[in-house]
Parts: sequence; structure tokens; C-alpha cells
Amino acid sequence: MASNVGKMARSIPEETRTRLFLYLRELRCLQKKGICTIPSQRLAEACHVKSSTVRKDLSYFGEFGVRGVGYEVDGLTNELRSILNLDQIVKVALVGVGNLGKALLGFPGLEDEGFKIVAAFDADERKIGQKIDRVTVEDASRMEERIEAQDIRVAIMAVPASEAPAVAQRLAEANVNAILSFAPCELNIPPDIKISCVDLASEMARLVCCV
Amino acid sequence: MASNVGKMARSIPEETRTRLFLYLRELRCLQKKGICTIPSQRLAEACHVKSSTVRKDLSYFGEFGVRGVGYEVDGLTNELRSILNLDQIVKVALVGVGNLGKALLGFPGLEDEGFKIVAAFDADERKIGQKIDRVTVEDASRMEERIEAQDIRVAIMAVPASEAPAVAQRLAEANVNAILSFAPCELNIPPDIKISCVDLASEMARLVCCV
DNA sequence: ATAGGCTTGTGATTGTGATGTCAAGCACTA
DNA sequence: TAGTGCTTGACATCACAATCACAAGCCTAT
Ligand SMILES: NC(=O)c1ccc[n+]([C@@H]2O[C@H](COP(=O)([O-])OP(=O)(O)OC[C@H]3O[C@@H](n4cnc5c(N)ncnc54)[C@H](O)[C@@H]3O)[C@@H](O)[C@H]2O)c1
Ligand SMILES: NC(=O)c1ccc[n+]([C@@H]2O[C@H](COP(=O)([O-])OP(=O)(O)OC[C@H]3O[C@@H](n4cnc5c(N)ncnc54)[C@H](O)[C@@H]3O)[C@@H](O)[C@H]2O)c1
Repeated sequence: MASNVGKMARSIPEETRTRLFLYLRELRCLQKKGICTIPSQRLAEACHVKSSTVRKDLSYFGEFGVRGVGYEVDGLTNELRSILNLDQIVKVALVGVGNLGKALLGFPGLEDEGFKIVAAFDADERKIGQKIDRVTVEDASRMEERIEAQDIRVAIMAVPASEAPAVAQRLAEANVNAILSFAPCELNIPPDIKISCVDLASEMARLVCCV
Repeated sequence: MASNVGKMARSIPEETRTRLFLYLRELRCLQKKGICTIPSQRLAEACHVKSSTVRKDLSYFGEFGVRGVGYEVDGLTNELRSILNLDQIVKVALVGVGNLGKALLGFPGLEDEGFKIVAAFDADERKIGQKIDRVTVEDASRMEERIEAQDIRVAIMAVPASEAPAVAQRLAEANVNAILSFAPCELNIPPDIKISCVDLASEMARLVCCV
């Protein structure tokens, strides 16, 4: 009954989308604690937002709550997972198996959310052929064909910034449509490919700056 | 002459602050290429924003450009570094020297931006005493006193999510005033402490979600 | 069955940031 | 020195997101 019907046409604020993941994370936390029902007020407090914001965000997609009671944790979790396209396993390619890349390969948190690194590439001969956490590092020179063969559409880049733009270009040519990059630089690629750049140094800088 | 005088009272948009780091990163890139002067238009293109946005962002802090010419790369770089409090070395503590923590310790990108990891803590006895990239891992049980003794005000947390809230609490008690966490969970600590949470799984989720 | 007490969902309002526009101002040229 | 062309800086406007406030609706107790 209550579901994302007829409202999808409306444009969803960018910020709302961001918060949905926050809510989902908190809901999972509540599930672990065995809490079945939660009012917008408490979900809001946990996520450091206002309760009206929570309700409005959810209202873009349907009516998931029960007046006088709140939201059913399991139910809302499922709705959000469905809204956010998180109810399927997504194959991911990792490019660059250095310090950071290795850590990412061994990180279970990605798989918990439905992301599975199914291929890893590096340009360093010494790394090619190494098996790290069930994934064998492949030769980066054959990256495009391997990605296309396995129909991988999402990539994580952990290569040096100097290499990043070129690698991103190659990923674009391999029909990848989303890239998460850790290189602190701009990537000039077609706008139909979604990019997210995690820039640790900038994040730190933002944190300490008092402007 | 042109400087941040009399305008500081006005509140700076959060988004502006974020973009300043983007501009700074691009400027550094231009410096490397030996480019001395750049108009807002081209800086904007490189950062994927509108030229009027660049000018407006900068205008919050002063008049740094020359009409008909553009901005002097070196000059603007210095102004931004000064505005963002990036002209000093910031001591940082790392808590949790696991897969990710080790990668961070070996990451030169932080030091390039003025952040120096001067202490690392772990609860695992096997890790205590290990020397990784010039830093010796210390016992986490003595974290508070060591952080206060060295007057460290910024911390990076790379501990399991289950431990993160408690560790954050302890960092708060050690008078740290900014924390960068990689744990995918909320940290309930006093609001006067700045928190930034890098949640890789959520970032990935946002990237693939087509809502 | 009905009343009372909560909490949701949403239209209205406020607040904030993005963007368009153009006069002002500098460099360069003759 | 005056004219030309370009770019900045600021103001005005537009667009969007946060927040308020309250009617609607569900549950429980009596
Ligand atoms: N180490 C960290 O903690 C950390 C943190 C934040 C951001 N980063 C960023 O992540 C990136 C990687 O960091 P790192 O510390 O793992 O560096 P690293 O040097 O340890 O690893 C980079 C890897 O990329 C490989 N590589 C280079 N060119 C390649 C190409 N064209 N194709 C495929 N692979 C290629 C190298 O062989 C190497 O194995 C850098 O851009 C860095 O700025 C690192
Ligand atoms: N590995 C990755 O690539 C990656 C990526 C994104 C986020 N994360 C997140 O970063 C965090 C760390 O990840 P990891 O892969 O390095 O995990 P890990 O298990 O390899 O390392 C965690 C380290 O923290 C230490 N530790 C545990 N409790 C502690 C305490 N109370 N005080 C001090 N140290 C303590 C452990 O001894 C261990 O060395 C996790 O929250 C994870 O979700 C990891």
C-alpha cells in the first residue's frame, strides 16, 4: 500500500538522498539492538537532524509510518533499500592495489552493503598474479577488456593522482558508469559517468579550518 | 590591501568552504604547470562549477583578482591557505592501526597538506611497539594522557564501528577538538567537537543509486 | 464505542545558496 | 593620454532546501 508510487516524478533534493543513507545506517543499528519501532524524533536525534526533516525526506517516497506510533524498523529498512537500489549485489573493479587498495580488498564493510570487488588491477608487475583476499590482481593493461567481459559498471580507483585522470578515461571507455576515486585531483571525464572523490587531505583540512 | 577585513562577520556558506579546498587543489596543480594567472572562468571549468560561483566564493574574503586579467595563481594560493588556516603544521593522532590505519600511516598526501601523524594507538598487544613509517604504535589504554601531553587536537579514527563511539568519547575527554572517523556509525559526542565521517559503503551506495 | 494522547504527513513559510547581469576597473595599444 | 577589450565584484533574482505548525489518523484505555 504505502510505497513509492506516483511521487517519483518529483525531483528529490540532493541532501535528502544523502540523508537516506544515514537513516538506513542507523536503522540497521537499531535492528541489531532488537528495536522494532522508532518515531521520527528519535531517528532524527540519532542522525543529528530535525524530526521534520526525517519525515519530509521519507514523504518524498511514500507513507511508511504509522501515526501515533512511528516507523517499523524492518519495514522502513526494506523500503529504503528498495528506494536506493541496494537490494542487489553490485560488482566492483578495484584499480590500484597499493597501500590503500590492499586495505579496501580486505574490507568486509563493502560486501555487507552489497558491493563485491570481483576484479583488481595494477600496473606493477610484482603485484600482478598476487592473490589478496580471494581476488587475484590482474594486469592493468588488460583492464578494459576484463571489465567489459564481466560487465562491471562500478570502479574504485586507488592509483596515484598522477595516473588518475588517465585511468578514469580508460574506465570510461570500458563503459563503467560510476567511479569512486581516492586521488586528490579532478577527473575530466564525460558527465554521464558519476564520480565521487574521497579526498582525505581536504577532509582533514575542512575539519581543522575554523572559517 | 585586499584582504579578509570587515567581511568575516558575515557567515560563510558551508558549500563555499568546501569549494575553497577544491580551488586550492586546482591552483596547486596550476602552479606545477607553471601557470601564473587564471580567470575565474577557467578555474571554474577545472572544478566543475560556474564562474560566478568562484567569484562569489572568493568575494566573501576579499578582492583577490585583477579586472580584465584574472587571479594570480601564487597570490590566490597564499590567500586561500591563510583563510583556511593551512599555513601551519597540525599534529594528528591515529587511533586503530589495522588495515586502513597502516595505509594512512604510510600516506604522504597528509603531510603534504600540513598534517603530521605524530602518534598512533592500538588496543592489540601484538601491534603495540611496532614501528610503522617513523611512528611507534602505542598502547591505546594510555591514549588520553599521551594525547594531552603532546597537545594533539586532531585525531583520525580507524577502529571497528563497534569501538568507535567509545573511542570518540575518550578522544573528547582528551580535549581533541576534531575527529575524522572511518567507522560507519554515528558518534555521540559534544557538539563543540567537529566530526567528519568518511563512510565508504554509503559513498558507494550513493554513487550507484539512481534515485 | 469513545475519548485522549501521540506521531505522522504536508502545505506554508522562512532561510540560504546558486546564478544572471552589468557597471566598474585594469592592462594594453596607439 | 584616450580608447578598446576583457574580467572582476556586487547586486538582484531565482531556485531550492530547512523548518514550522497543525490537521489527520492510529492506538490504547476506559
Ligand atoms: N594510503 C592512504 O591511506 C591513502 C589515503 C587517502 C588517499 N589516498 C590516495 O589513494 C591513491 C593510492 O594511494 P596508495 O597509498 O595506495 O598508493 P600506492 O602507491 O601504495 O598504490 C598505488 C598503486 O597503483 C598502482 N598503479 C599505478 N599506476 C597504475 C595504473 N595506471 N593502473 C593500475 N594501477 C596503477 C601502483 O602500482 C600501486 O600499486 C593515491 O592517489 C593517494 O593519494 C591514499
Ligand atoms: N579497510 C578499509 O579499507 C576500510 C575502508 C573504509 C572504512 N573502514 C573502516 O575503518 C575502520 C577500521 O578498518 P580496518 O579495516 O583497518 O579494520 P582492522 O580490524 O584491520 O583494524 C582495526 C584496528 O583497531 C584496533 N582497535 C580495536 N579496538 C580499539 C580500541 N578501543 N582502541 C584502539 N585501537 C583499537 C584493532 O586492534 C585493529 O588493529 C572500521 O571501522 C572500518 O569499517 C575500513
